[in-house]
Amino acid sequence: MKILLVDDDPRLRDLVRIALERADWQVVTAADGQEALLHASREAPDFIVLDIGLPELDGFEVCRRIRQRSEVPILFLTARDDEVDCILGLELGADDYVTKPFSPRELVARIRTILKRSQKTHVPSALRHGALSLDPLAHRCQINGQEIALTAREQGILTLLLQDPARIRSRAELITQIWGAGSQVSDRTLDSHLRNLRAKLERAGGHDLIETVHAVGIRLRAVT
Amino acid sequence: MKILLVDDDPRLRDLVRIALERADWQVVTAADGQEALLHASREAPDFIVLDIGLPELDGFEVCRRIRQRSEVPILFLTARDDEVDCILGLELGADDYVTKPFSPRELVARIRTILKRSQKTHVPSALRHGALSLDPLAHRCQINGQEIALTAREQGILTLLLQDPARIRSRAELITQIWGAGSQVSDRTLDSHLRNLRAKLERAGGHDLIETVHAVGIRLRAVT
DNA sequence: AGCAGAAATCATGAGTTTTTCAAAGAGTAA
DNA sequence: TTACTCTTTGAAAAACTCATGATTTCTGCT
Repeated sequence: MKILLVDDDPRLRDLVRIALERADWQVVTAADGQEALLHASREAPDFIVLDIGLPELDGFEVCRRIRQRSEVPILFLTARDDEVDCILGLELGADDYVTKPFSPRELVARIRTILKRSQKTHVPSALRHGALSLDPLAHRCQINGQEIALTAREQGILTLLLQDPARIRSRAELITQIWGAGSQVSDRTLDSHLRNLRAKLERAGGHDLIETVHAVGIRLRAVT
Repeated sequence: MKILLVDDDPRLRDLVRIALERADWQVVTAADGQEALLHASREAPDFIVLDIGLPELDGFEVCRRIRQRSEVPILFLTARDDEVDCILGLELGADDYVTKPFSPRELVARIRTILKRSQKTHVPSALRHGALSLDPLAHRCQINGQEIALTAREQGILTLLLQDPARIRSRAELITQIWGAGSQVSDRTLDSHLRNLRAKLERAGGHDLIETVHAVGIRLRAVT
């Protein structure tokens, strides 16, 4: 059982780390949002403890991006009450939260509860759709058993599409999801990646998998 | 039965050495961390008695590095209580500890107990992945039955990759695991070893076994 | 059916980042 | 010494991202 602990305060990090390790969990730590995202994908943790008040990329944004790729349980650490409101208000996919200051003992108990709950409903991490399968964490994509090497952007697009194959997504939506809100990349750029992605799928035998719905967006073609 | 004794105090070293030799064990001594690591690999001891308060490389670090390569039982010598906390709190893979001052007689008894226990459960674990096999303890690597001579670093990389073949490991992660956290070696250094390792594997018929995932890391190529 | 404008696709290339490569110095063991 | 390993360094090569503008396709309208 591996836990990713994200907090910018080294003292708190050490304190919590020891508590978690006492509970017989393997701990990976990150001090900021970027590092957190990195470890979230590299280490494939089974649980994430995430502070909200991070420098640069804040906890909310980190959570949002992780949720794009994974359903790993996330517990927030918050310092202020208004942050709690945000957690509850936004649909972030948080599993629980703990307000600072807190006792490490309590934190461990909370994590145990959530893990127990989530292990029952455990979902395999790989996404599938017909002959296509994609495991974003392992960074591995196959079609008809044949491996395809995707770049980060291509995988991002395909991951989003696979999360709800029937749904049509507009370019604007894809851009927001992949590059984050307020990004400046143009529609044409997305199209370029889309083109490359399609070419790779095509080459691997997946004919016309990504369908264009004119003036609306794109989606995966229904499995026949 | 060979025992490696690591302590920076010459008096204590002699004292313990005599006790151990009375018990009919062969004794190798080291006065600091570097020397300890050296002997640990050269002499292939069956047991290690390791003082924590060593100059430069402390006992924890020495233990960590030895554990990368071997499951040899380790018993810690500690002078202070807070060090005990560390041993217990951190998952270092220590088998036991003795606080100074201690009686040599007691130490011998403890070692006997551990040896008895470990000899029963000791399983030399060779790692395999397709045609590739690696036994880190024996420092032996084969591919298609053909023996390959690996340097320490090369084996370190390959061992990590083999521990979970599907997983992609970033360069940073590999460096942390192999050289320890806070090490100063550059990514290029790792690349150099990687290059050498790949060349050796290639030469022995293992084509393109280590796969690069651009901007993410490296992993073993999936066995088809 | 044919047209105009919008939307999507395509081809290309500059700019970055990441990876690989090669050469050489320092340290260590035989 | 000689051979080998480890490490550093700098630069070449490769991969990737993104932007741009030309071209093609689509759709509603006359």
